[in-house]
Amino acid sequence: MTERRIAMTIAGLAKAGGVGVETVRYYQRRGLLQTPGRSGGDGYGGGVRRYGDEDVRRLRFIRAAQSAGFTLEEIAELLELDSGEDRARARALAQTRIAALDARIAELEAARRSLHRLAHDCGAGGAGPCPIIAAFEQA
Amino acid sequence: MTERRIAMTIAGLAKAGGVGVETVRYYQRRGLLQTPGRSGGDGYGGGVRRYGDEDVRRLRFIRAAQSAGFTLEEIAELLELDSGEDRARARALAQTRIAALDARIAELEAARRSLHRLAHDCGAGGAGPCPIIAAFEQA
DNA sequence: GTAGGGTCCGTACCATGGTACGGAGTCAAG
DNA sequence: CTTGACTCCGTACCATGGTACGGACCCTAC
Repeated sequence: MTERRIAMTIAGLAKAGGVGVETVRYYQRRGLLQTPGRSGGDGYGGGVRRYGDEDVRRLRFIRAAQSAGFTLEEIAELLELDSGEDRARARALAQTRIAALDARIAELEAARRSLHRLAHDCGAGGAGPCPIIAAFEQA
Repeated sequence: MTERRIAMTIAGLAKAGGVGVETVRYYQRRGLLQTPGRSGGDGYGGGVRRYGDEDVRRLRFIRAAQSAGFTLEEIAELLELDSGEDRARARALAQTRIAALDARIAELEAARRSLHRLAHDCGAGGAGPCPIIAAFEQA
């Protein structure tokens, strides 16, 4: 049973996840991260919220999933699914996204080739305008 | 001298570029496409604007550049550069973007691997939740 | 016990890239 | 020469993903 460190305040969590404090709060509002009870103080109301490793992992997951092109809404669903039983749904989401990713990667690679052509054509000596628009033609 | 067809109205241009009419207008407002004079009518004010092949090429370029990750503001600069003399600037923009593209492609490929792992782990028989968050760990 | 820095929370604002609306004008077909 | 579709234009609104602000509270160190 991995010992669960519950130690940081929101600033620590934000830093561990590489985001700003306001972003953490925003994710809480969106339901992507939970808002732990306030601990400390007299026990009813006062005090400050504390976060642990679990929260850091969730936060990092959000960023990773985001970079995979999931929207925050989809990420919310993934997070619910993570501790649910719906394997089929999880697989479906993953596979849809893989297809989108493949398409996007191909698109970016095509764009890269166009830019390469542009840099090349434009680099070849000689004055005059370089054909920027043309470099993207037949893309 | 390639014959220059000046025939379409804004709806034709939009369709040729694969965007909506409102999007064309938006690009005009942003200075990415020009707004030709109204032709027809009595010559001063009335009439409708007509577009040609050149406009279609610009519009397609905008979409291509956008898919390469340029912002509309950067695209506006590229379009100005296209008929200017500043080869160095054009090359610099291209190269900066190529670097960004390479980073982004690597990121998407990492995301793809995570999703693949997820689909695999989650596919392997057995019930219980599949480790969605875990699939993105050590990303 | 007080000064400072951090937290909490609601609400407002922002940038990007569109999308919609509405009234007036225009144009082509019947 | 009217009808219906399309154009023009300004202005308003939208979704996404944050970012900022301000007053009240809390917590730690001195």
